[in-house]
Amino acid sequence: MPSLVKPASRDLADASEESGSTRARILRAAERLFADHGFDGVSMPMIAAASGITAGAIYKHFDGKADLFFEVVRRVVQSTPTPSPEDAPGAMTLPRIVAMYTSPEFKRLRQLAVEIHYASAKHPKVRRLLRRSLDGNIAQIRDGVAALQRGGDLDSAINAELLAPMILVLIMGLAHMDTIAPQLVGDARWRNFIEERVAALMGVREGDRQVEPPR
Amino acid sequence: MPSLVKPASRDLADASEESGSTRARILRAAERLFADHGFDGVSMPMIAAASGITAGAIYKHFDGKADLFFEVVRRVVQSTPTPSPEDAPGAMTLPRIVAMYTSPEFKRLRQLAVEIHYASAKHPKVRRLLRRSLDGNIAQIRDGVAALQRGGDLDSAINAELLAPMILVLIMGLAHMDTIAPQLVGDARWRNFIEERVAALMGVREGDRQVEPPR
Amino acid sequence: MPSLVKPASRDLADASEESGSTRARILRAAERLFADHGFDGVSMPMIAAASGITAGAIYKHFDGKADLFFEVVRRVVQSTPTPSPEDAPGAMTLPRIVAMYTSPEFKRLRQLAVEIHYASAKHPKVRRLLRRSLDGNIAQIRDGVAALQRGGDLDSAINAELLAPMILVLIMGLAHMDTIAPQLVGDARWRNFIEERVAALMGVREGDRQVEPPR
Amino acid sequence: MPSLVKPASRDLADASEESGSTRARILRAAERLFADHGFDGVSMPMIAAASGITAGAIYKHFDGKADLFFEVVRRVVQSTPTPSPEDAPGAMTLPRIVAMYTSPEFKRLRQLAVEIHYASAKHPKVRRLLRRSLDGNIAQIRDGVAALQRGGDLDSAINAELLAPMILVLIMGLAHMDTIAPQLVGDARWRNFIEERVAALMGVREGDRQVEPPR
DNA sequence: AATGAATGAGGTTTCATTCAT
DNA sequence: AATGAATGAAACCTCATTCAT
Repeated sequence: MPSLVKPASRDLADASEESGSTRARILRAAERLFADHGFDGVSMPMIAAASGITAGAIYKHFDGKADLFFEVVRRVVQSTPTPSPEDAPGAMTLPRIVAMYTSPEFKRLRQLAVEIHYASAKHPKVRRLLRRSLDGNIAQIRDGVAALQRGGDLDSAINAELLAPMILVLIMGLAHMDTIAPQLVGDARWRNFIEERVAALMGVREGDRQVEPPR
Repeated sequence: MPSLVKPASRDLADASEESGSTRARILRAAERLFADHGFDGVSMPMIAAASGITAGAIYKHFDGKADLFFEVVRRVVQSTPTPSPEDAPGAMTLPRIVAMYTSPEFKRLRQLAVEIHYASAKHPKVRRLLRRSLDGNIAQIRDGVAALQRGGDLDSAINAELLAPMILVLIMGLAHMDTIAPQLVGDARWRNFIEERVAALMGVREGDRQVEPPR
Repeated sequence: MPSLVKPASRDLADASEESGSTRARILRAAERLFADHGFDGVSMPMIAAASGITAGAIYKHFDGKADLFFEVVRRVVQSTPTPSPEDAPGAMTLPRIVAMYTSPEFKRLRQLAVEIHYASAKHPKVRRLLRRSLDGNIAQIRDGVAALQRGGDLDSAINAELLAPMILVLIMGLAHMDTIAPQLVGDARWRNFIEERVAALMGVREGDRQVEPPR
Repeated sequence: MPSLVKPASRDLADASEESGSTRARILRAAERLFADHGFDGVSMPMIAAASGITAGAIYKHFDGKADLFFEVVRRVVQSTPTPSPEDAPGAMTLPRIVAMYTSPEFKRLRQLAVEIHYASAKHPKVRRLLRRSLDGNIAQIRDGVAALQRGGDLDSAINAELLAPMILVLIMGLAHMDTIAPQLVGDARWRNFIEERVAALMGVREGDRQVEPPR
């Protein structure tokens, strides 16, 4: 699951598939293809062609298709920097992060999130990795929420232990946004609405729910 | 999209795969297999074996694998009775429906929901069907919410036009519950929490958020 | 080989596939389909559909696909009335018959001729039937030519024993006319040319080569 | 259509199927099998077995069965050296070429000619290729005949435009020789007869029809 | 590090044929 | 006489993977 809490800030601009080490080119091509077509929709020859090499050569770098997919997943998951607590985490930080998932730039991330959840049903390795990542995200959200509750920024009556998975559930739901409501992708009103409603969900007090103005 | 708003009440208990017409047996086996392994994870011989026939025989009943999947999807979608407005729709009806998706009995439904969304990325026919179903669900939720707002049961300040897709997003997120937080499936506290928080999301006034007591 | 020497005069007009006994309907549909698509290009379900019945029913009337094809062939071959000698067989009779094969109405016959030759390479039963038919045609032509030679209508220096198969070879070549020179099908000049040149081939004396005027 | 005018002089003796590149072995096996059993009578596994590889491997060299067939056809067609006009083309050149088609060595060619005509009815690609080849052959014969007519070697009263397709028709008829009169394959009298009669057909003046003595 | 040929398994699908009804 | 369900074999083709070069 890529970057469920805070998306990677990797620079995607450099990702021209013709540059870099062969291994990097393979990973880049595979990430794009897996996101677009899914694990079963991609063949080794497809990845090879997109990487400018032949299928056999991939096996010099990865142990097989599953291993390559796993590596793509691992990188996407790990490239999620944990939102550091020093970031002056106000009550609106998490709502804002959730709302970011509605933006057009996160399409790739949304696709991969679905893809990884899907694959986790079939590949134990992926499942274990995803499990670890999810547990980390949940713990992190739970602790953050608890701290804000102690500080009086959030309604203490809300069970932080259950709120955390609910936030992840919502984020995962947003990963299906392109299917459920494609016309809302990138819509500023929608983004603000999500931000504001997540705030309500979390128990941010009415007056503090100031939302970023639309660009 | 199976029963995103209100799940089908089909009796799943009779589904012994050895009884009924061949066509019904195929559909039953296919529904289970597609839910468990996904479209690409299931082969015609697998379905045939589970139906007690040979692969070729399936083609007497369906035009191909895609057609069979489509039919499975169509049946699941259509078996979703739209929650009739006469059901005395109080402000807590929708939160309760959403919360139902956390129950163990809905595992099949959660799986198929993910599967259909996934397939819709690849099969235009499935996409169109899903689109229609989603649009119907959105309109229905939106109208229900608007009615309740007019009746003073919901906070009128919340944009019903945007709330509707958000509810669907949340339901779709719950379809991934078995992955995100498997230990919460069937947990009464979790179910009540979802119900209560969805109510908050929708703007149900504080005092009305009486949640069903856990069984 | 259908009607190599003189085409059948069967009335093709009544051949609406909806009328007649089932057996007749099957044969009619099969004859058309085999001519159009070849033995391997036709399936039992195709023939059944064109006959208004189901595939299984064909087996009540024929022992199998090969048997049905064989029967189609047999009928076409046998429906070739041997050009009776009493038909006042002048020197130009045979050239005229050969030239008939260029007409549009004989397309079906040309197709089936090719089809049968083709099938005879694979099905011994067809081969034997064709063999018998060909030997009959050759003998008949040979005898007719010899008679005309004795009567002084044809050049006696030409070996009738070899001329006969050559005529059949030419007719078989004309069966490929639609491929070799489709624009000449039905062309009166071409038809007359064939008639005139076959006459030359057979040794009809110059002055007797009066050709029918084009319609 | 292979070598309708003048057959290829490729050395067929080297065609042991165990030697040469894989691609060449496949082509050799396919040429033989297609000639013997026809397009539909040959399966990829058959060709693979005859080539000493597995069916899947063929797809590394050809895009599919149709493509392989097409390539076989293309090679046979192109290996037909057009009879160069510098060959001192006397009036008897064409009759001699036609007569060559009666020889036992041309069995493969006769088979493939039939096979290609047959396949052209079903495969547009083959049809186009054949069309081009036939048009070339017709033009070439027509021009050769016209030249000889101008030189006084052939009867100018005969329509060269129609004679050319008739020659091709005759050659195509000879492709069926093995069926029509198998006992004549390789028969010197038959060969001379064909040569002499084609000469008559073309209008070679009586005295010039000197036929090669039988070997 | 990479190629390209090859394998072997597996996929979907079609088909001739059989048989109970 | 006909149906319709079913079989079992075979078809074409794709794929992940291996390996000699």
